Amino acid sequence: MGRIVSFNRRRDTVAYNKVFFRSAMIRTRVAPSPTGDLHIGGARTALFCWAYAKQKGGTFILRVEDTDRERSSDASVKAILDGMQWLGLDYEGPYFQMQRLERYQKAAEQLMRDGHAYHCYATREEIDALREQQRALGEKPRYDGRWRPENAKRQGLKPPVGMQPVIRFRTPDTGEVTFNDLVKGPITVANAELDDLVIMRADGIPTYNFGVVIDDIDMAITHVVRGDDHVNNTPRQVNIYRALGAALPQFAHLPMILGADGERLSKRHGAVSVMQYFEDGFLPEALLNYLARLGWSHGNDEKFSMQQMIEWFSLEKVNRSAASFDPEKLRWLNQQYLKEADDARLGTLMGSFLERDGCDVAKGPATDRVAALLKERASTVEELANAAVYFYRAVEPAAELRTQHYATQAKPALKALRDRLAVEEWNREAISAALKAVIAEHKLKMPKIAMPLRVMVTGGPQSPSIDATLELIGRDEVLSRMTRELAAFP
RNA sequence: GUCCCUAUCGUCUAGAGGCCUAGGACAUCGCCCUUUCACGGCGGUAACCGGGGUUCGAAUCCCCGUGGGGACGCCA
Repeated sequence: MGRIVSFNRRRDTVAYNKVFFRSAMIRTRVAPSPTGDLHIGGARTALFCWAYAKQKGGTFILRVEDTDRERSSDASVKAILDGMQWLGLDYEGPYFQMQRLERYQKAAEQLMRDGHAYHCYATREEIDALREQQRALGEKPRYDGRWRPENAKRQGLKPPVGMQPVIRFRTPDTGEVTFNDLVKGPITVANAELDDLVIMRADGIPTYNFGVVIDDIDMAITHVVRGDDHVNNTPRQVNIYRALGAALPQFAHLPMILGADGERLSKRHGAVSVMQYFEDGFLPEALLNYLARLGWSHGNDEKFSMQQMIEWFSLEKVNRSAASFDPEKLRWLNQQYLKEADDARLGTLMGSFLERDGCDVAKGPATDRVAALLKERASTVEELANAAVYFYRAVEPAAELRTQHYATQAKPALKALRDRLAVEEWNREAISAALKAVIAEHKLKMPKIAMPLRVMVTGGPQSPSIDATLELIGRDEVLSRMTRELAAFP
């Protein structure tokens, strides 16, 4: 897993450029801001970037964009790293923008020298008022360039004493920006639609659109793959690349992930944090597989490994429109992976859920055997654990279940069965044979005895095959539960 | 409001002008299997947003509408 390193610009840029020119190395990155957990959308972006880099033998980088000092937190950094680790997406880094402040300062100074940027002393209140006015007129709110050197001079604006200015990028007044998006095709925006954006705050911390460009240049990112909420930022960024005289990377904008209601995915749609899926008992390979199919496909393939995804992935096959997150389909996929998951692994996972639920797993049957028995009928590890409780703790049947299943005619048969089980060999075959012998003797159909027995020992009407269930619960427990419940018969 | 993007079953999608009587998956419904619940098997319902072009031929290309999403921050 990546360690935390600072990014030495001069040395590393040179190194990267060498590598770049030698082997046309593909370099992708994911750039989350540490203002919360790694969420579903971020994870999907990371997955696509990762798969693309892997396929090309390139490098996938994690860069933490922590320039929002108000909202960034170490806890979020950790949460993002945890999410990446759980998913198994390995990366170079992480790098942190806050460790590269000097570099942004230098780059901003260069833009100022070249006439591509200037100090702006407008107050927030002033700008807010301007925007409000423009909105009222039905115009697109934008900065009016009042502190552009020539405008300030013409209007006799003087820098207020003692005020630290922000630095704004001077967007070209005319012309347009066109870039060829690898998933959406050519996108053109007129510069007249753009305004002079702030690139450096008064305190010397860069804003997003600036930091991202400088870093992508320095880290020699060849493919900027990100959510399509950034499409509108791209022309601004392209202008900055040009002003810096830097080569453009390729851009690829992935469609958004929406909630079931077609609205942008948010907390009220349920789990949006990747780690929540861990907590809820999902397997990382299932989540990854599901995410892969959201906005991308390989023919009709639904279930595939990450190895296959790496082989198959292609930006051209990424869809152009937003997709809704469907928890039901994720559950189905998770079930598919659960069925073939290693029993020991599942047992361990299930065990931690059970322990949390107050069961002493060590005192019950081996968790891998229980998991093996139950895994076909669970969609998540949590469900698996819930279904396994009666192996580790006697569960009392609900009163309605007793009245429904405890028929008087079955009582003698169940007593006979109990006596038999007390002396039988203890394995599934012997238990099954005992069961069959008893129903034959008492002229009963299997369900007549299997159902009450199931309720007696498991506390519920559903379980795997009753012989296998009894075997794992163990003779002593089975006999004592039967004896206790026999007393509840009419 | 302005700009950008987008549009196939309820949902995820296949579809690169004739292979489309539009295929698969989830969900849903029915049947089978069965010792309950699942798993599994078989089958059904269900879609090319609308209107104009282009073409011998359009789900596929173009235009206009409409719907949806995004952006318009000293957030990222």
